[in-house]
Amino acid sequence: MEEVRVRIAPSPSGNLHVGTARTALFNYLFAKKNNGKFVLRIEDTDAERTSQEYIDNIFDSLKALGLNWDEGPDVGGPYGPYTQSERFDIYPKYVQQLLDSGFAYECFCTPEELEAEKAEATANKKPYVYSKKCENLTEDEKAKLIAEGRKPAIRFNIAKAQRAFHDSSILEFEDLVKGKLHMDTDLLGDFVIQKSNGAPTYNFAVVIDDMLMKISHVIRGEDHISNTYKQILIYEALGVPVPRFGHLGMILAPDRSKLSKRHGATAVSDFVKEGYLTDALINFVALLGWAPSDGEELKSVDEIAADFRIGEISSSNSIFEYDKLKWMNSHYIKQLSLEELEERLKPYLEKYDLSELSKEHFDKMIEITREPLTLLSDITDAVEYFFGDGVNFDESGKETIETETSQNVLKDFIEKAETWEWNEENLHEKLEVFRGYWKEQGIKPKVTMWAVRAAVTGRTRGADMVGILEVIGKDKTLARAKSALK
RNA sequence: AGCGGUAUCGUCUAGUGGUCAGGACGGCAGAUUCUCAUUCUGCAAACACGGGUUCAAUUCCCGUUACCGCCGCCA
Repeated sequence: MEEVRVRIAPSPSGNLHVGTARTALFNYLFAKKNNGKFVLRIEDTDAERTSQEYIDNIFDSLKALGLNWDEGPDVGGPYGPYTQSERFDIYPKYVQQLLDSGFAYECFCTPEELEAEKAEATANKKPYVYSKKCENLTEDEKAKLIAEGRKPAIRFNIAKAQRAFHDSSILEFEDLVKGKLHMDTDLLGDFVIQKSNGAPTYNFAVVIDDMLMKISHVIRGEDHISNTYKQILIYEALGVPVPRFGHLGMILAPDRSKLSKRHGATAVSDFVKEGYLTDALINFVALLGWAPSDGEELKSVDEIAADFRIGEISSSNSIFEYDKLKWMNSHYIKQLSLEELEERLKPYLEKYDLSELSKEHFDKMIEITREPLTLLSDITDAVEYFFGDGVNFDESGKETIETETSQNVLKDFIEKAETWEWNEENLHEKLEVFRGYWKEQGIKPKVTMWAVRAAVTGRTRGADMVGILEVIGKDKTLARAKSALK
């Protein structure tokens, strides 16, 4: 059995998109499962839309997701280079082969002529297919055109290839995820494989690269299905084995349109910046179209790889539900050790002067505020009242503090707390007694605590009160309580 | 327009020629808690429609509809 080799071939015209990440994941899983190789190739033939920044982003994002490649631009490999722009000198040879074998021909049509053909087709409500008018140009005609200064593009002769290798105009292949797929290639039109400037087009470059890199299985988005027919014909015309193809459904936004920036984060790095864990992201994206056999959804990439079967991927599109991702994210945040969590929380704590807190108090603060975190970035707000001397009241905090009950409770609190020894155990006990006392006065424990909480934190909701008092300290607590008095 | 694909709770999905059509997220209700949250319990929620085939169809076939994709010298 031949070696399984798959690849992810992003085009660096933007940051790594979650959709691409999902395609990368399925390729990676397939390689893992089959003991194969996972190759990264950068498809930057369109120099204008490419930038180094995006290339770096692709590398970093893939790495962050744990999708490590066996061969690629940075690590090299036996079939390099792995950056398409560095491969330009290898394509002409194959173009020539196709020209020589008659499966390709020079096309001198100008953009205007092509435009006119298209316009006519639309006017007649016919699908546009290239007229093939350059298919049978004589050498004299070509020479004349070249003398005029025209530079030819090279087109692939679909019908010729189809007729050479198949009985009818219908081309069929067995898709790894969608099953049998077919298409009438007469509807395809002879497409350009080499632009008039000498650069290969996408459809040609992929085939050559995949062939040379010995890619055995091409797993990609279903937006490539119609390209597949063209590509199969090129493989056949070249006389080389055709890889297996598998096409994944697309990821859609909640409104069923293409997932774009207006829906929120779309690039992996955007999600990371917003406070998502890559473990959650990759787990979530794996569940779009694929379901674990034991029904247990929370799984690491390794666990998923062990359970993965490509034929079980759903072939329909799926909607990217941010709510479920958030749920997963909070789950993965809970899994983190305190140390790991603190490390990841750092970027979101930059606006605070952490030196105000001892290491123990910092730990304590994170321990008592971590529970409700959905995004890492939630920590910024959750921890706001631990810093600075004053208190910023929110609406309900302000309201609460102004009631007569609160004022009474606070006066009592200040008086009693003066005498308290300020450690966790004791505070816990004292607060218990304090609540008990006010309960006897007919004040619900929750109302009692609201008063204290609002005075000290400015809010009526937040972390464990004992912990808050402990971290904030006796002096600051009393100062804040006093200043909340009318 | 043409071609291709897809169709199970709102969403991601499991599943089967005979099932009370299962789970998860979200929603709602309740319990716990000093608050919020967490956690726990419970509830509501789906086989797109129409024809076949069959004793029986959510499941197989055909059509309709809806949605998605593709029709570039972009990738």
